Amino acid sequence: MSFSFEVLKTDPTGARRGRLSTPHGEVQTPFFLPVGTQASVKALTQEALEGLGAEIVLANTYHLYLRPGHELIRRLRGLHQFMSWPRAILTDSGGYQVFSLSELRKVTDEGVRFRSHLDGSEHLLTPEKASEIQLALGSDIAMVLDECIETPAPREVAEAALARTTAWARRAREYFQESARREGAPPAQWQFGIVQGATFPDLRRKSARQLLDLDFPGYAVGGLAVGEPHEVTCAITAEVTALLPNGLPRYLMGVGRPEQIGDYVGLGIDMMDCVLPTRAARHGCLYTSEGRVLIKNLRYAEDQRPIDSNCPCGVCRRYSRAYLRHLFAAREMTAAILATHHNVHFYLDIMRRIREAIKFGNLAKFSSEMHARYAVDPA
RNA sequence: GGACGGGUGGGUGAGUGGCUAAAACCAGCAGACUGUAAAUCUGCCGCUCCUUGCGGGCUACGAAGGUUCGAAUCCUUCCCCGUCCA
Repeated sequence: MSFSFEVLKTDPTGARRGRLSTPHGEVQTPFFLPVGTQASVKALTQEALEGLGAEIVLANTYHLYLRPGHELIRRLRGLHQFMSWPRAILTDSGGYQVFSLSELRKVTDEGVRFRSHLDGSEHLLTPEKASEIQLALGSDIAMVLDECIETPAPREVAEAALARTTAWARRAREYFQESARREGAPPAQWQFGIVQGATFPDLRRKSARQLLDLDFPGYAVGGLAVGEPHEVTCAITAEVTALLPNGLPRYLMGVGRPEQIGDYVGLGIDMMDCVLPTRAARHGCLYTSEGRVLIKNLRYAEDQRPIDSNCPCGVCRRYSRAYLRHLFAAREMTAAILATHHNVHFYLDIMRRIREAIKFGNLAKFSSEMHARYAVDPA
């Protein structure tokens, strides 16, 4: 099976219901990628992920390059084999680490010089290197190296980062295509470009146009949801999706909260990833059909109800809030396992419901209901 | 019976005249988390009052007295606990 993307239906809002095919299976869009930075979605086994219905996960170039090393993974026949995950994998490029590890790196036109957060050693991540690593990992979708900056940013800073991101995208694209020519076969990987430009609509448009020239099979919107208000995230996303070809997948990177996801889909986004469900779970924040449950709170100490009475997940079918709260209080690792299981189920279920909503043309209603529920805490 | 050492806030445990409602850690309570340096981080944590302020009052470092302008800190007696000696 090779790569393809097909839009099956477009909703009046602009939301798209589609199908992405990869050599490691089909993925129904819009979809959410659980984040498994180090080739592991924290607290979940691959069996659990399969059971939850995850069709694709995200892993990280920077982290896997540092440890265990992309060459090691190449020798072990690639990331799918290494982590025993037969379904699709998208690898992020390390562009986000330019942002999040700002204390440990220096950005130049050549690339990003990182000091490893593991042992302090110095590493140069260039657009070519990030692409090479991802080819070695053998992910289904590779992201180009981009420069993700903090928001709000002065226009000059955003402009410079955008120029660099475009230049890097060009180099990454060339490296990728050259490598395909060398192999004499189309690479078993898709490479996506990433639109930058901070919160400046014209810069975002400029970025999108420049990347479109490079003929990527899919496009991401990066550098959003890094502190700006949700309305701004939406406005900028809309600005970009308006320019992207209908036939190509659109990926909004790093989002979002449960109640925001429908909004993004309504703007024509097909794929998203976010650490929120997994990280929040480990910290005791559980998402439910009624809103958030901070399970460590005293009020749940004797609550025999499941996390979410409307949730069919394995955790809700079997365990009580009181037990979950106890596990967190006792710092048992089962707390993280059960909480993550539930939250990932919840996110994947949101996506299932969104795909249904698009089918029946009531996504807008779904989204406004989600916002209403998450505006207040559950009883 | 004797000799030392020690008794501090829910716990462990700093503090040996004023900067101490008392370090730090733990426990407890609440909050944050958006392409994961996160099983992390932040705030509160004696009681009370209000004009919520680096605000006022009260109580507090085994007990009771005392010295001092001022005591968790010095003195006296007593009560406990530990170690050792008889």
